[in-house]
Amino acid sequence: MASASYRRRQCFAGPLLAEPEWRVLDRSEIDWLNAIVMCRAYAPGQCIFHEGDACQGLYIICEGLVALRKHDGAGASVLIRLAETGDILGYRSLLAEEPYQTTAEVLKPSRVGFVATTIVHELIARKPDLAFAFLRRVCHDLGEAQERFHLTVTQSLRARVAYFLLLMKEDYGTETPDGSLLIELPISRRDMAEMIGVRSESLSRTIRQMTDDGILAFSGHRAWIGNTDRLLDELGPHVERHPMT
Amino acid sequence: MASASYRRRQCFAGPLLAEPEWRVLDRSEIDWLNAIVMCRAYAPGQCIFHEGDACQGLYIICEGLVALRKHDGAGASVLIRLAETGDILGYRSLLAEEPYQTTAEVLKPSRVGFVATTIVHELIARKPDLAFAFLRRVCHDLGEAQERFHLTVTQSLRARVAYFLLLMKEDYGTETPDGSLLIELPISRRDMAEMIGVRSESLSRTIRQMTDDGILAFSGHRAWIGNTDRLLDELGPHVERHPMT
DNA sequence: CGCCAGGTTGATTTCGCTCAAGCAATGTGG
DNA sequence: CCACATTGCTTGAGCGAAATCAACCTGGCG
Repeated sequence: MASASYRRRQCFAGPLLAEPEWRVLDRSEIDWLNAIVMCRAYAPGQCIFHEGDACQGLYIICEGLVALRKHDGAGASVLIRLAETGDILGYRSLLAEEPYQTTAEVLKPSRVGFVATTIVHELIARKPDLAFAFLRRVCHDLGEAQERFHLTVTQSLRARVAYFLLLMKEDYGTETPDGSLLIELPISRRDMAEMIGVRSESLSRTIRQMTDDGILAFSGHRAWIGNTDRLLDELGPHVERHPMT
Repeated sequence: MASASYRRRQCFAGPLLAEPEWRVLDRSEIDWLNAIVMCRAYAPGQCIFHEGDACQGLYIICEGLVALRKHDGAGASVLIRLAETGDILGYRSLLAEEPYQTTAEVLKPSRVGFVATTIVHELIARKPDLAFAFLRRVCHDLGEAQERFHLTVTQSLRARVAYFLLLMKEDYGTETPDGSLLIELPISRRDMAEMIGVRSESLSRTIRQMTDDGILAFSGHRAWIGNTDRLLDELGPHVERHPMT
């Protein structure tokens, strides 16, 4: 049927089809993709592509978690974004026709499908709506990137931690029986620090400080937030209150 | 013919047509646009649109200079990008179908054309290449925004000033007879500081420091750089050497 | 048990911010 | 034409937040 790490079937299935990009495709096109697209498994620590590599196509995370990082010459790096099940990688490079600007490092065991550049162009030519779907996504991403820059430059570390947690709440937050908020962060402290743009020691201290102030409680990758309003108060004046509309 | 501030003719003409977006249009479409598009004059200090406004369409700078800013509740603001003759404003909001995230403030006397959302959609429907052109642009912008975030988080103020000057060199730099580089910055110190993400006092100090080190010389909005390599040396290890490829 | 990676804490330093004053260029009104 | 405000930029002194360097936990695992 296939090797241990490569499979041909069932890349585009289930909830993946709900992604705005694929929703514009009809049954036959999905089937066509499923017949063509290579899907392979990655273990944590492996890289799907590296900063500077030429872009050959885009990647679809069928299952798992991947970090997009930028490195500088010294050890320092920055985590640009997390990508989880259903997310697409490499579309920026593909559509800008530039090399990858980030390294895609697998954080949790993942299955990832690959769609070659030619296939994508063919699809877009056939379905102009697909271009629209990508346009919307990229424009939204650009807005987030600008927001993030603004925030990083103007807000204190503590405000940025609060903002980060509110972002993570969207994807990883749940209500606990007693009415408080539980966030199961999928990443390490170091990665969290790299997303906020801060040293991990400083993050530790800030978390401790906020814990002492009774705003939150941490245990490993789990964060409890008793009162979300207290977190919102940490944000500077008139910062966009609901980043994820 | 027209009021003092509104004109109907000649918005799309001359070098404007060289912009990748409009190059995909043929003569008849350009004429059609020129017949429809409102062009008006703005004085420095006026705003074309404001953060939070609903997006009605996009703006084309026929002539002039405009700053896109993000404000926070306190006085602080950040300059997201400069737009000059030929540049387009508002395409992010239009294509993401979101309100404006920035305020467009005119810095130099400008003539600006307005293209309503419906017109843009009509054009894209007729010319799928237009969608491609926008995709490329937005993806490129996204790359720059990520690069900028990375830089701001990992590099020192001094390195960021160096990087900024190398960016400005692309658009505003010229060779002087004696072989050194002259950059005629179109913006104030304050705006420069807002682009770098730093207080203007700190920028002043950094410029003085670099002047004392013999790397550059400033006089008002003019900057001389004797040796570009000295500037490059200021960049951290392995930072992308040629940001504008 | 010892080892090791990830995380926390402590001590110190440094960089950039804040607040405040000075200065040059431009504008304004008498 | 001069006195005086205003604006943009630079400089100074002091402070504070975050980085740095280094030690020390803690829990998982061979």
